[in-house]
Amino acid sequence: MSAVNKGTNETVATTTDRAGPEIFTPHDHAACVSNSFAAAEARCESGKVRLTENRRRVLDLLLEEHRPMGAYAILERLRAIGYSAQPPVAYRALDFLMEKGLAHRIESLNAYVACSDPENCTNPAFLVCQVCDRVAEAQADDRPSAAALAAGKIGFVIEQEFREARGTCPSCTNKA
Amino acid sequence: MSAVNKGTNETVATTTDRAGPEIFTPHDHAACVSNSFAAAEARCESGKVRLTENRRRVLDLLLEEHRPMGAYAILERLRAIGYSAQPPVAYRALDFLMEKGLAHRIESLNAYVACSDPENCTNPAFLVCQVCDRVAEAQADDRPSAAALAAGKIGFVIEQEFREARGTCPSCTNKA
DNA sequence: TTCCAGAATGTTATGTTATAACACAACCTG
DNA sequence: CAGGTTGTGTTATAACATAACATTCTGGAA
Repeated sequence: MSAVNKGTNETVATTTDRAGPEIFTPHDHAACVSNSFAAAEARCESGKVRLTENRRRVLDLLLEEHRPMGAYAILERLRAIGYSAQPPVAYRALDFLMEKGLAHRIESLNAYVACSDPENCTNPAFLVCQVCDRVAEAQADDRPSAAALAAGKIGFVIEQEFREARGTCPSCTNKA
Repeated sequence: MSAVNKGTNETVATTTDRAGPEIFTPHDHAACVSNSFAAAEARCESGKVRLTENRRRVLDLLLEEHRPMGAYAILERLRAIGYSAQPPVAYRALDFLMEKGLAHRIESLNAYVACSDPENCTNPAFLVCQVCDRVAEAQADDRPSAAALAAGKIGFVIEQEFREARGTCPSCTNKA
């Protein structure tokens, strides 16, 4: 599915262009959902962990829209559909989903989104529309980031990178 | 502008490389402080705004070390030096300093650092050492970021970018 | 089948970060 | 010195997150 062209060291468009940017326009959202659950099932196969009701429900909520949700918004929704839910319930599910690469935390919003492409997601950058509130996920390209370059120069060892951009999505720009 | 290195035989930074990476190694910290206050004064010249006691004190606290401080840590310190201080006091000062480009918010930590190079700071990436807790600021290079590229392709207009990397600084790596 | 260990949940309490709202004071400018 | 803008003081509360511990569930070994 993701495709590095093996003959050269060029990246083929499919990798970087997939699900991410499409989020701001009509797209096959059912596919997002089923992809995500398929990935979830697959990642629990390993045996020791389970895709429980709670986790399933939280993933489901996150997948409803490509919008970040706060943990407390999730809790509200869980209660609305008839579950008693205290904060740890949401945070545990979110931790699980993030660990399995099925959800991401948007640091600049203290909120969480479903990963829009679990198969190909490694180190995404997020485009956060401040009008409609949706978040697209751009998969990293091959070049080192500015941070990585700077880090390399001084011997700083990077473990994790956060990349988030705030702005206006094409759909909202057109409406304005 | 750039510090002259007195006595030690460390490499002296060029203007463009300035404060950022040096933060993890001994550097002319007094220069950091005076630069910052100079910039602060300059940016208040415009007249409508003032570098008040509160703002000065908070900037001063942030400048003590190149470590992020939480708003409540700042408040504690303010109280310790004899001021009564409620949360809004810290947040107002921080908002002011950030607006003037004298401080930054580290999103992934919900904490704040003094800008280490107000003169040359435009769109920095932060290197956060998770051992010693210090933060270096790398000024953006000329190339568009992965986010900017993805944004360009789909017509997403970026207003602000957040770039943070978590890892281990050279100084802490050497100690390990 | 019983028992166990690890995985997951339930629940209470509390810690941490951030802002709303409004009264008041200080400062400039005409 | 009147009036607007800028900044402060203060109370209260909202929003986000985790500690701690008892309990239950699940799957495998005895």
